[in-house]
Amino acid sequence: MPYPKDHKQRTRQAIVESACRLFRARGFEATSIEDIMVGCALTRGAFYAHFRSKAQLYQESMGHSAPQGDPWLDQLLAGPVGGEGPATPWSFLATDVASKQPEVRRAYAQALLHLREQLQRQVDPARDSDSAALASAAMIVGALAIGMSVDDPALRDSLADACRARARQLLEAQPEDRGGVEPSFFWSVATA
Amino acid sequence: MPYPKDHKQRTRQAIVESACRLFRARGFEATSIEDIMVGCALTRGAFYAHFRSKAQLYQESMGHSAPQGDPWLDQLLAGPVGGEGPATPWSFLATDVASKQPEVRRAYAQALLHLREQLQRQVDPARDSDSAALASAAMIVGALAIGMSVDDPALRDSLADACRARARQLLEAQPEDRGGVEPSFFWSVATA
DNA sequence: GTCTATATTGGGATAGAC
DNA sequence: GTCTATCCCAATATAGAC
Repeated sequence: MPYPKDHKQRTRQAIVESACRLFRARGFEATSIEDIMVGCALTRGAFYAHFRSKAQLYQESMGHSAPQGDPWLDQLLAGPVGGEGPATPWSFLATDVASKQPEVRRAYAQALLHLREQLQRQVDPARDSDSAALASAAMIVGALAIGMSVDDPALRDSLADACRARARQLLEAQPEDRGGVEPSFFWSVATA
Repeated sequence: MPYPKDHKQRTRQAIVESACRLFRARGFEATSIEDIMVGCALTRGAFYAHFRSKAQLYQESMGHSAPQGDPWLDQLLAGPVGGEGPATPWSFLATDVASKQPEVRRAYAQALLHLREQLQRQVDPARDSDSAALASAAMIVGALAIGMSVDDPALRDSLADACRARARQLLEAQPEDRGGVEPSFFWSVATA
């Protein structure tokens, strides 16, 4: 028995990580199984020992990159948009919300509902938290999508900075106490 | 000569309109030439009498749907997001910013730069107009993208309403004169 | 200019050796 | 479990009749 016990689990994990990288960078359609397997030094044939289909891998990759713990907001738009920051389900390309394959479309749609809920929890419930959550979700997804198409690094940084600031405004600033509000701890960490 | 003089121009136009409809609804990859031609009651074969490739048609469709005249902002997010409103280049799916085909990617990226410039012109230049323009561009693109994945019509309307209001806020409200500001004429028309 | 029929490519998925 | 080789289908693009 030439393989250690956990070998299959490790290669499976390697496939998922390679897939996350490529799905974020290119989206579902533009990423081939060949690409994914080359990305972890294997061949096409080996893929189906681990997954039934590319769509199944996509769902799993979304789940895998779900942020853990409370300060998940730190990760959103941290680092330059479209850059090498940690993967979150929403940084998977907006490309895939309209995929032909229902499994893919549903996986993305579900992640969006989840994002909305989490954002909603950050807003003062006394106010119009739903509106703020929806608008900031749209801004976050849009920023990640646009960021991919921008070649100029300076412009990408401007975009990230602008959206970070404005999303923060939407989520926490009240119409009344606007101005000198301390940035919430959600945004204060690791925004370099 | 069984065809009138302008026959070719008219069918070409019909192809572009069918393509606009489908590119908006499904994106570039998920739309086949077959689909496009069926949409204007023709067959695959006829396509290449008008266009060299699907990518070329995409570029042309983007240009075709560029809003004309000054009150272009009326059209943005007018009607329910993801609905049947008039086509603008940015309502083409964010899908396509990461297309494998460089022509497609560039066409979308260029439209985005254009959107940014137009938004920038709407903001008071004395303030941080660049930040507001970038953030609202991201929100608009994100809203259009998310809207596609939402099945619930009520939620789609909420999304559209929220983003309309917040984008308007970003574009015109000053930190000082916030509150009772009259909606600008850009947004006052045809927002039903 | 538009049709039907076909060549060709890319990529998802399978078969069988090792 | 992973490999190579192959099947298969969808979709772009072309050829030639009308």
